[in-house]
Amino acid sequence: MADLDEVKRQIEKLREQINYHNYRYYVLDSPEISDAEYDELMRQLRELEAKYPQFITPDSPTQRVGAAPVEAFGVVEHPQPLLSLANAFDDDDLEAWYRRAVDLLGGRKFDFVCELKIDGLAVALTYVDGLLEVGATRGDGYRGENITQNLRTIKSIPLSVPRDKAPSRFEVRGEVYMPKAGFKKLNQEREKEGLPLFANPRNAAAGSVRQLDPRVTAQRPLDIFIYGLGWAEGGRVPDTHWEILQYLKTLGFKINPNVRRCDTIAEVRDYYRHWVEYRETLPYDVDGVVVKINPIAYQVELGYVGREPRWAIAYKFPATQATTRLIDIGINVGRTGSLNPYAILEPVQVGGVTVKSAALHNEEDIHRKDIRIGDWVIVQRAGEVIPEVVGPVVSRRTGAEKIFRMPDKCPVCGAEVIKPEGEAMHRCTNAACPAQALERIKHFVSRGAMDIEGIGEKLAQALFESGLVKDVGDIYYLTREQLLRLERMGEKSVSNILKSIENSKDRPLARVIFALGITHVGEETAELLAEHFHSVDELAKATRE
DNA sequence: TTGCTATTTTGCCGGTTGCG
DNA sequence: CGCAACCGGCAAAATAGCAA
Repeated sequence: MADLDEVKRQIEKLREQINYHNYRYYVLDSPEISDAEYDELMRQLRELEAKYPQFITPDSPTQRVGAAPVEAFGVVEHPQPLLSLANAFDDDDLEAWYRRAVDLLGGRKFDFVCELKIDGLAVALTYVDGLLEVGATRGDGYRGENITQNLRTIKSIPLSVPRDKAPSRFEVRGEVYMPKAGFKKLNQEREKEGLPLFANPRNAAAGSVRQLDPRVTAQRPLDIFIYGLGWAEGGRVPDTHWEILQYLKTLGFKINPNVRRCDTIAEVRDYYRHWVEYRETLPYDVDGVVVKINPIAYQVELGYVGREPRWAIAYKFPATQATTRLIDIGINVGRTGSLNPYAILEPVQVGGVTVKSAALHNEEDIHRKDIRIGDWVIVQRAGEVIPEVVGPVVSRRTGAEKIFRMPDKCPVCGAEVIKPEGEAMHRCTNAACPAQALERIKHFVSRGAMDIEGIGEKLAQALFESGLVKDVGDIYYLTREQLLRLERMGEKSVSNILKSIENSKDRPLARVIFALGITHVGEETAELLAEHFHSVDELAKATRE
């Protein structure tokens, strides 16, 4: 019988050693011992923990991969919302942002911190009493998904931080990404195994963190860069962003080595130009540069405009482009009756994905860019994501190209098309146009029917085709976003209204409507629905055939 | 002018359905 | 039963258009 205190000491010593070498290897990228030596330490720890499970702690390096897959991701409320950034596309945009900050700060001097904008997905990591408690996606900025189990498998994320140095509760934010080399290797393996390939590192990373089984995530070459502090309680933190980054580094977090403090906006431009040129040499994808105003006090003073901070901006790299044929221009009829033209393109690779179509917005836009059917066109991915037709390659015209004209009859219902004065969009005049009706139903169903299984587009189709919903104009609804916003603002009345509708046992129809996210329907529509369906289940079942 | 919503495309995961 | 096809939801960002 071994002395238990001695065993505990030994386990703690092993953990300390492993954590140290883990940090050297994954965070600093400069290991001191060989892989074999590291594996041996891990083996010893596993053996001791297997024998003395009472000494297993959640931050032990053996506990990175949790045992069981989760059934679904929970929801995490962000105490401080994770917002997006305003974009700059040229020096003028950057200058305008800078001028505004100078103005608002009354001419006071300040410096900047420049960082690379890693192409991955934002996460928030919460630490309580030194232990990693929750890891969450950004979601809509206010609530995200709980992906703690998956984030724990990322070796450069510390499972614990020194309690004597860290605030008792705090949240760091970072970008999870997949290095180019790891992505390439992963795809080679997938090809060998006959599995479908990932389109690009960003999508591969996003897919990996949404795995229900953390053991799968553990096999994916994910990494993270921490770029800031969300909030902190019970402890002092530095009062500039630059110092916060240095401080987080001392806590064991992985900070991008290419961050730089700049005194002038000219230095910021230099930083940007440097990375426009050298971005390809980086071992990961980068889609721009993030510029932040350094003093936290000034950040607080500048505050936010809507969902964007005034104290930071994303200076985007020029988009990657490709050339392809514009085969035709198609038209979608939107929920509001707007006729939305889109480009049907010869499939082409742009920045890692295949682009087949792209929104063309409106007729004016098409003519302004002088895009004609049959043209060779330049396609780019705006902000590295959304495909966009930049313009035609005029020199490759043959003369057979056709100028696009908006039809004067709705392509779906044949009703007259009008273009209201001062508006860019053409509209179908028929409020009962099937396309409009379908889009409308699809819209509220996809927003509201979160809890009903197996319905969605099919329900929309069935509802419309059954003729039950004729007068779509008198269907009112609240989108999920609107509900969330009202809740955030402390407005309880909406949820109370919904609750009372839900509870009205004598009105099964009301419950159907509630479940669909509709808060009020016109009397005629209500009666029609009530004649045919008496419960949500019935409605759902009816649409399965 | 500013703030907010709707609409747009691609690709991923996870779940369901349909076919042989 | 196993696989393919499809659907729903999520993530990313730009633009149009409306309201204040």
